[in-house]
Amino acid sequence: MKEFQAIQAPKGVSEYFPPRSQNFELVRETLIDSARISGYQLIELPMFEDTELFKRGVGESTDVVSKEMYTFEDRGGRSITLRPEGTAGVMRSVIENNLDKGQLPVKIWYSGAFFRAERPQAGRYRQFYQVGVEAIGASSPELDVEVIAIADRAFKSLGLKSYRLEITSLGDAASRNAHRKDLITFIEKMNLDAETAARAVLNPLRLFDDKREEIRSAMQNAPVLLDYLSPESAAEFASVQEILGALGIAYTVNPRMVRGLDYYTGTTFEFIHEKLGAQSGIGGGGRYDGLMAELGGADISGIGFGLGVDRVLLACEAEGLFDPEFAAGKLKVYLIALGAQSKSATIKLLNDLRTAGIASDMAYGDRALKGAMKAADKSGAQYCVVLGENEISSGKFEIKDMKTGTVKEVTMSTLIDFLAE
RNA sequence: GUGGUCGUAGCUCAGCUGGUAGAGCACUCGGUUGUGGUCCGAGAUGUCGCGGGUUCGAGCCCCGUCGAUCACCCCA
Repeated sequence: MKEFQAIQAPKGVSEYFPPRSQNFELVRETLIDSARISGYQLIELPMFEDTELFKRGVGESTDVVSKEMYTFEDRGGRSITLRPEGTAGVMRSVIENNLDKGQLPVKIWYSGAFFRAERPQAGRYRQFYQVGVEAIGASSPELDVEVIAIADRAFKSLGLKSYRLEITSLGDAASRNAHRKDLITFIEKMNLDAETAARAVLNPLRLFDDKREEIRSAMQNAPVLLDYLSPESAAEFASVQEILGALGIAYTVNPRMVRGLDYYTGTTFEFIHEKLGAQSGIGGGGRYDGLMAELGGADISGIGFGLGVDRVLLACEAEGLFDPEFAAGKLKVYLIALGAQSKSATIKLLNDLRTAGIASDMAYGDRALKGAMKAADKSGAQYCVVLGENEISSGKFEIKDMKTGTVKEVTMSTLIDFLAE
């Protein structure tokens, strides 16, 4: 007879708990800060949407929509999908709430969980976290670069080094159509296996990304989209590169870059980290000219990106960027009550410290002093105060610096000032 | 979704050709009166992922299943 069956987390979900959650939080906040200081504001959206939104917005031919969505029927018989990416939902909300009727561009950021039913792998989860930005309603190379710079600045301020930025341009519709025609003609002569041929029909650009050497070398001579750009598109792309150069943001042009979502046009980019194995993309994005109109909004352009928080965290770990003390916690002071009589005064002091904004904690239960000191040590607190009857009655404490071991005498009235310094 | 590898204490792992489990770290307590991080001593801890099967007997063999991992597909 079985007493219980332990319940496991669903397949492929990542969880962040202490101490690593501290690093996760740092990564996410750093990514968000970079957007905030560039004038972007929060948009908080539902995690599930009408399935139709993604079919129309992301594109039915994409892998994401055709085989990776968590779709279910709700109690009203509506088809609902857990969001697999962020941009479509943002566009929906912008249109629905008339955000595009005010001053443009609308600049917003978001952060949260996304869902794709793929086979899990390191850095690829079924529930994953992204920080994204969208700048909607203006089309200019400066804005393209601003968005790229937000990501680049965030990575740099985390201390990341082993990553590179790849950019390309998908041009306007006329450029893409001309190229597509020639590319298909080229591919039809390639004598592909059935599976690969089927993939080529869905999106011929995919073949540029194939990992097999024979396909790679065959594709060396395939026509690339950059050679088909209209004069306007080419000029825009040149301008993007010029501004990137002026800002000192290193990049390489990769004419064979492939993006997985149908809505991209014009400038597109990808950040790739070199120490992450197969799932090396830590962020990517691009311009989307037709998306707003496709979803029933005004015919205005936008640009945005999604950064993978899980992957950026892995990248930071691969580069050994985290200070162990940071992960340990951020307590300023740790209190130890000695004896039952001291407890209530200690609790009161702890509460006062917290109210004063000083991160503090105390030893719970009735641990021996030695055990309590150990707990103080492990908490990572900067200081420790032991409160016994003497301290409570005299109002004078010894505050100990846990790093140096030095002790200093303070009084009840000067303690908060001392710690708030 | 396809293929390879793996799944033993909280963590990292050991466990020889099948005979009912061990180490290090961590944890708890102690090393005489109220001060941690080092050192010494003692102690607790395991549905051997789960379910079947083969066997007198399985952590070790077989099947299934769940999960992880690596690669493919694809992507953050």
